[in-house]
Amino acid sequence: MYKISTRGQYALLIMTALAEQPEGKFISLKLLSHRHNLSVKYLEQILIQLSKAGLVMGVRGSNGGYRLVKKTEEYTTGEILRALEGDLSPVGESHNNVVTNVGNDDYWKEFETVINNYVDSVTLENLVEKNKADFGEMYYI
Amino acid sequence: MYKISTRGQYALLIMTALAEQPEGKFISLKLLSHRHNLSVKYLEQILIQLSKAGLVMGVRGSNGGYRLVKKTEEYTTGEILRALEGDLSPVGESHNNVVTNVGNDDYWKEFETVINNYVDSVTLENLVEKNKADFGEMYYI
DNA sequence: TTATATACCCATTGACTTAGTAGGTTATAC
DNA sequence: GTATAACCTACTAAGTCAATGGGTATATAA
Repeated sequence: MYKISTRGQYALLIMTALAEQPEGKFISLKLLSHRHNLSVKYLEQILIQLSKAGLVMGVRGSNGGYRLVKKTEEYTTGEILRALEGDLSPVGESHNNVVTNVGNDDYWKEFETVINNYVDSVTLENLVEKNKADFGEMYYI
Repeated sequence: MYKISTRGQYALLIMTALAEQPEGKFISLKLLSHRHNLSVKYLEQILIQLSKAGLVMGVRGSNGGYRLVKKTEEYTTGEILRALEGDLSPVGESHNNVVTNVGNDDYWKEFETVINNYVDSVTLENLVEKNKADFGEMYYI
């Protein structure tokens, strides 16, 4: 079975990082790159998708960068992951319904619901709080 | 993205088919092959894994085939899927903990728990019943 | 107005995963 | 002792994904 991609996992990481910034401050990919040991080019792909999904906003030019567009507690981890992964269905498109001709359809639908219920129940704020509890407040360069 | 492989999906299909047989009767891959339009060779890979996991037993030779080893209600869909997929973790092995150094560990652990809780809450019997409700009793060739 | 910083866009590579095929071997029934 | 069917061990072709890299557009700074 294949998994939530590393891009999806990094998306949560980066969104958490943005959430820990002073509200409204723009953070450049260059800075994130240094902080998290990821190439700017790679981060781009993640943030552009988050941007297209309307979860962050980017501004070009000097002093540009990215910032959140909502309050931290208004992001669910579900919307972040779905921005990167698409629908979090546990099975692929039932191609030519090879499989799903036995009525297991409901089983997979319910499976997907269970997954979505979980990821939508955890907010970005929850991650930030957990992070603080584990590592204390972040201090910025 | 995180999907159950088609092999895993077929495993549920085949296990359901076996469950619908008279108890103790051995069903050959040839028969399953005809019924479900899957090659014998492909089915082999699935049933050998189910066999190794101790979920079915196979007997060689004429009149051989496979049958369940437990009562239908004693199989969870979880154990069937795990036999094919391994652990149902939503993320890969945190390679060199690139990602999981921010305390999101618990998030993914809980995610996995939620998944396992679901698949372990549905039994093979549940699938069979649902199947009956949708398509009526099966009549065998 | 020119230079610099930065987001944005598009294409590619290399490694890995997976669906499905195929040839050969061992055990059981008749 | 022959037919049947499980078991074993590859292999191939297609797709996915992490990561890199070249180039463009747009904002700020000098």
